[in-house]
Amino acid sequence: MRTTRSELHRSDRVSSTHGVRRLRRAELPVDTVELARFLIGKVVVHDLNTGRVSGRIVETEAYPVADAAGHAFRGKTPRNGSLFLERGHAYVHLTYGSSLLLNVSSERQGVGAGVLLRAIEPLEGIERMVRSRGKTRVSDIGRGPGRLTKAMKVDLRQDGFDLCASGPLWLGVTPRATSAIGKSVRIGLTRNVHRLLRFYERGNPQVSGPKRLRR
DNA sequence: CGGCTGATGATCT
DNA sequence: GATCATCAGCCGG
Repeated sequence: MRTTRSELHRSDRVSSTHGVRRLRRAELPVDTVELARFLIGKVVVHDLNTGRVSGRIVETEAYPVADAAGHAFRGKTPRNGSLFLERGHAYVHLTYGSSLLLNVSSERQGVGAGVLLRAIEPLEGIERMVRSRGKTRVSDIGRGPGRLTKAMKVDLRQDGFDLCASGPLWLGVTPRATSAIGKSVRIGLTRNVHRLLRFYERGNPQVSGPKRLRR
Protein backbone atom coordinates (compact mmCIF):
# COMPACT_ATOMS: atom_id res chain seq x y z
CA MET A 1 0.00 0.00 0.00
CA ARG A 2 1.22 3.43 -0.93
CA THR A 3 1.23 6.39 1.42
CA THR A 4 0.48 9.67 -0.27
CA ARG A 5 2.20 12.96 0.33
CA SER A 6 -0.86 14.44 2.04
CA GLU A 7 -1.08 11.42 4.35
CA LEU A 8 2.51 11.98 5.41
CA HIS A 9 1.80 15.59 6.26
CA ARG A 10 -1.25 14.62 8.24
CA SER A 11 0.73 12.00 10.20
CA ASP A 12 3.35 14.62 10.99
CA ARG A 13 0.76 16.84 12.58
CA VAL A 14 -1.15 14.17 14.46
CA SER A 15 1.97 12.58 15.94
CA SER A 16 3.83 15.76 16.77
CA THR A 17 6.28 15.44 19.66
CA HIS A 18 4.89 18.66 21.08
CA GLY A 19 4.38 17.99 24.78
CA VAL A 20 6.93 15.20 24.95
CA ARG A 21 9.25 15.66 27.89
CA ARG A 22 12.74 14.32 28.35
CA LEU A 23 13.23 11.32 30.57
CA ARG A 24 15.47 11.92 33.56
CA ARG A 25 18.05 9.27 34.33
CA ALA A 26 16.55 8.76 37.78
CA GLU A 27 13.36 7.54 36.09
CA LEU A 28 15.17 4.69 34.32
CA PRO A 29 15.08 1.35 36.15
CA VAL A 30 18.56 0.30 37.28
CA ASP A 31 18.09 -3.16 35.82
CA THR A 32 18.64 -4.17 32.20
CA VAL A 33 15.57 -6.36 31.80
CA GLU A 34 13.32 -3.89 33.58
CA LEU A 35 14.66 -1.09 31.41
CA ALA A 36 13.96 -3.08 28.24
CA ARG A 37 10.33 -3.42 29.28
CA PHE A 38 10.15 0.18 30.51
CA LEU A 39 11.30 1.59 27.18
CA ILE A 40 8.34 0.15 25.27
CA GLY A 41 6.03 3.07 24.52
CA LYS A 42 8.70 5.68 25.23
CA VAL A 43 10.07 7.90 22.49
CA VAL A 44 13.47 8.36 20.80
CA VAL A 45 14.09 11.80 19.42
CA HIS A 46 16.90 13.05 17.18
CA ASP A 47 17.10 16.80 16.61
CA LEU A 48 18.81 17.36 13.27
CA ASN A 49 19.76 20.54 11.44
CA THR A 50 16.94 19.79 9.04
CA GLY A 51 14.42 19.27 11.80
CA ARG A 52 13.28 16.71 14.29
CA VAL A 53 12.78 13.00 13.73
CA SER A 54 11.23 10.84 16.39
CA GLY A 55 9.59 7.49 16.94
CA ARG A 56 7.75 5.55 19.56
CA ILE A 57 9.71 2.50 20.75
CA VAL A 58 7.71 -0.66 20.08
CA GLU A 59 10.37 -3.39 20.38
CA THR A 60 13.49 -3.89 22.52
CA GLU A 61 15.88 -6.62 23.58
CA ALA A 62 17.77 -6.90 26.87
CA TYR A 63 21.44 -7.94 26.96
CA PRO A 64 21.99 -8.22 30.71
CA VAL A 65 25.19 -8.68 32.69
CA ALA A 66 26.85 -12.09 32.15
CA ASP A 67 24.78 -12.81 29.03
CA ALA A 68 26.98 -14.65 26.54
CA ALA A 69 25.09 -13.02 23.68
CA GLY A 70 25.90 -9.54 24.93
CA HIS A 71 28.75 -7.46 23.54
CA ALA A 72 30.06 -6.73 27.03
CA PHE A 73 30.38 -10.41 27.94
CA ARG A 74 34.14 -10.64 27.33
CA GLY A 75 34.92 -7.36 29.01
CA LYS A 76 35.50 -3.80 27.93
CA THR A 77 37.05 -3.11 24.51
CA PRO A 78 37.40 0.01 22.35
CA ARG A 79 34.18 -0.85 20.58
CA ASN A 80 31.84 -1.67 23.46
CA GLY A 81 33.01 0.95 25.96
CA SER A 82 29.70 2.82 25.90
CA LEU A 83 27.92 -0.20 27.38
CA PHE A 84 29.89 0.47 30.57
CA LEU A 85 28.65 4.05 30.93
CA GLU A 86 25.98 5.00 33.45
CA ARG A 87 22.53 3.87 32.27
CA GLY A 88 20.92 6.05 29.63
CA HIS A 89 23.89 6.43 27.25
CA ALA A 90 23.95 5.43 23.58
CA TYR A 91 25.97 2.45 22.41
CA VAL A 92 26.07 2.42 18.60
CA HIS A 93 27.85 -0.33 16.73
CA LEU A 94 28.20 -1.69 13.21
CA THR A 95 27.08 -5.23 12.56
CA TYR A 96 27.24 -7.37 9.45
CA GLY A 97 29.37 -4.68 7.86
CA SER A 98 26.37 -2.59 6.93
CA SER A 99 23.89 -2.05 9.74
CA LEU A 100 24.26 0.33 12.67
CA LEU A 101 22.45 -0.67 15.85
CA LEU A 102 21.42 1.61 18.72
CA ASN A 103 21.47 0.45 22.33
CA VAL A 104 20.79 2.18 25.63
CA SER A 105 23.34 1.39 28.33
CA SER A 106 21.43 -0.09 31.23
CA GLU A 107 23.40 -0.47 34.46
CA ARG A 108 25.61 1.58 36.74
CA GLN A 109 28.89 3.05 35.50
CA GLY A 110 31.49 0.33 35.08
CA VAL A 111 28.96 -2.45 34.57
CA GLY A 112 28.54 -3.56 30.93
CA ALA A 113 25.00 -4.20 29.69
CA GLY A 114 22.48 -2.69 27.32
CA VAL A 115 19.07 -2.62 25.72
CA LEU A 116 18.86 -2.86 21.92
CA LEU A 117 16.20 -0.70 20.28
CA ARG A 118 14.73 -2.93 17.58
CA ALA A 119 11.80 -0.97 16.18
CA ILE A 120 10.03 2.37 16.30
CA GLU A 121 6.68 3.60 15.15
CA PRO A 122 7.58 6.83 13.32
CA LEU A 123 6.13 9.97 14.88
CA GLU A 124 7.68 13.20 13.70
CA GLY A 125 9.73 13.92 10.58
CA ILE A 126 8.33 10.97 8.68
CA GLU A 127 9.17 12.49 5.30
CA ARG A 128 12.78 13.05 6.37
CA MET A 129 12.98 9.46 7.55
CA VAL A 130 11.56 8.18 4.29
CA ARG A 131 14.24 10.09 2.42
CA SER A 132 17.00 8.72 4.68
CA ARG A 133 15.83 5.18 4.13
CA GLY A 134 15.76 5.35 0.34
CA LYS A 135 13.49 2.94 -1.50
CA THR A 136 11.45 1.32 1.26
CA ARG A 137 7.80 0.89 2.09
CA VAL A 138 6.73 3.56 4.54
CA SER A 139 5.39 0.79 6.77
CA ASP A 140 8.95 -0.55 7.12
CA ILE A 141 10.75 2.70 7.93
CA GLY A 142 11.55 1.83 11.54
CA ARG A 143 10.80 -1.87 11.51
CA GLY A 144 14.15 -3.45 12.45
CA PRO A 145 17.21 -2.29 14.42
CA GLY A 146 19.28 -1.35 11.38
CA ARG A 147 16.37 0.34 9.64
CA LEU A 148 15.62 2.37 12.75
CA THR A 149 19.09 3.94 12.88
CA LYS A 150 19.14 4.66 9.18
CA ALA A 151 15.77 6.40 9.35
CA MET A 152 16.76 8.46 12.38
CA LYS A 153 20.25 9.27 11.07
CA VAL A 154 21.97 7.65 14.02
CA ASP A 155 25.54 6.52 13.39
CA LEU A 156 28.87 6.01 15.17
CA ARG A 157 29.14 9.73 15.86
CA GLN A 158 26.41 9.34 18.47
CA ASP A 159 28.17 6.46 20.22
CA GLY A 160 28.57 7.42 23.88
CA PHE A 161 26.00 10.23 23.82
CA ASP A 162 24.05 10.83 27.00
CA LEU A 163 20.39 10.24 26.14
CA CYS A 164 19.28 11.86 29.41
CA ALA A 165 21.17 15.11 28.90
CA SER A 166 20.20 18.17 26.85
CA GLY A 167 21.79 16.82 23.66
CA PRO A 168 20.29 16.24 20.20
CA LEU A 169 19.56 12.54 20.75
CA TRP A 170 17.28 11.81 23.68
CA LEU A 171 14.60 9.65 25.25
CA GLY A 172 11.16 11.03 26.01
CA VAL A 173 7.73 10.19 27.35
CA THR A 174 4.41 10.83 25.62
CA PRO A 175 0.98 11.15 27.19
CA ARG A 176 -0.09 8.28 24.95
CA ALA A 177 -0.92 5.01 26.66
CA THR A 178 0.97 1.79 25.95
CA SER A 179 -1.02 -1.32 25.20
CA ALA A 180 -0.12 -4.86 26.28
CA ILE A 181 3.56 -5.80 26.23
CA GLY A 182 4.62 -9.19 24.88
CA LYS A 183 7.76 -11.17 25.64
CA SER A 184 9.71 -13.64 23.49
CA VAL A 185 13.11 -15.05 22.60
CA ARG A 186 15.53 -12.63 20.98
CA ILE A 187 16.08 -12.45 17.25
CA GLY A 188 19.19 -13.31 15.22
CA LEU A 189 21.31 -14.86 17.98
CA THR A 190 23.37 -18.02 18.23
CA ARG A 191 23.99 -17.99 21.99
CA ASN A 192 21.48 -17.95 24.83
CA VAL A 193 18.75 -18.34 22.24
CA HIS A 194 16.18 -19.59 24.74
CA ARG A 195 16.02 -16.60 27.09
CA LEU A 196 12.86 -14.48 26.94
CA LEU A 197 14.52 -11.07 26.76
CA ARG A 198 12.70 -9.48 23.84
CA PHE A 199 9.82 -7.09 24.59
CA TYR A 200 7.31 -5.59 22.18
CA GLU A 201 3.98 -3.87 21.98
CA ARG A 202 1.56 -6.65 21.16
CA GLY A 203 -0.13 -6.49 17.77
CA ASN A 204 1.77 -3.42 16.61
CA PRO A 205 2.55 -3.85 12.86
CA GLN A 206 5.80 -1.88 13.24
CA VAL A 207 7.32 -4.66 15.35
CA SER A 208 9.98 -6.64 13.43
CA GLY A 209 10.32 -10.38 12.98
CA PRO A 210 7.80 -13.01 11.84
CA LYS A 211 4.14 -12.61 12.63
CA ARG A 212 4.18 -15.06 15.52
CA LEU A 213 6.71 -12.82 17.31
CA ARG A 214 4.39 -9.85 16.94
CA ARG A 215 1.25 -11.24 18.59
C1' DC B 1 3.96 -13.87 4.33
C1' DG B 2 7.83 -16.81 5.05
C1' DG B 3 12.14 -18.82 3.72
C1' DC B 4 16.49 -18.43 1.55
C1' DT B 5 20.79 -16.07 -0.18
C1' DG B 6 24.49 -12.87 -0.96
C1' DA B 7 26.52 -8.48 0.41
C1' DT B 8 29.23 -6.16 3.68
C1' DG B 9 33.40 -4.75 6.68
C1' DA B 10 34.93 -3.99 11.49
C1' DT B 11 36.34 -6.68 15.33
C1' DC B 12 38.55 -10.20 17.72
C1' DT B 13 40.95 -14.66 17.71
C1' DG C 1 40.13 -16.38 8.99
C1' DA C 2 35.72 -16.63 11.41
C1' DT C 3 32.13 -14.35 13.33
C1' DC C 4 28.20 -11.33 13.29
C1' DA C 5 22.23 -8.18 18.08
C1' DT C 6 20.97 -7.30 9.54
C1' DC C 7 18.90 -6.15 5.21
C1' DA C 8 17.13 -6.19 0.44
C1' DG C 9 15.85 -8.90 -3.15
C1' DC C 10 13.94 -12.89 -4.98
C1' DC C 11 10.94 -16.78 -5.25
C1' DG C 12 7.14 -20.03 -3.98
C1' DG C 13 2.56 -20.63 -1.74
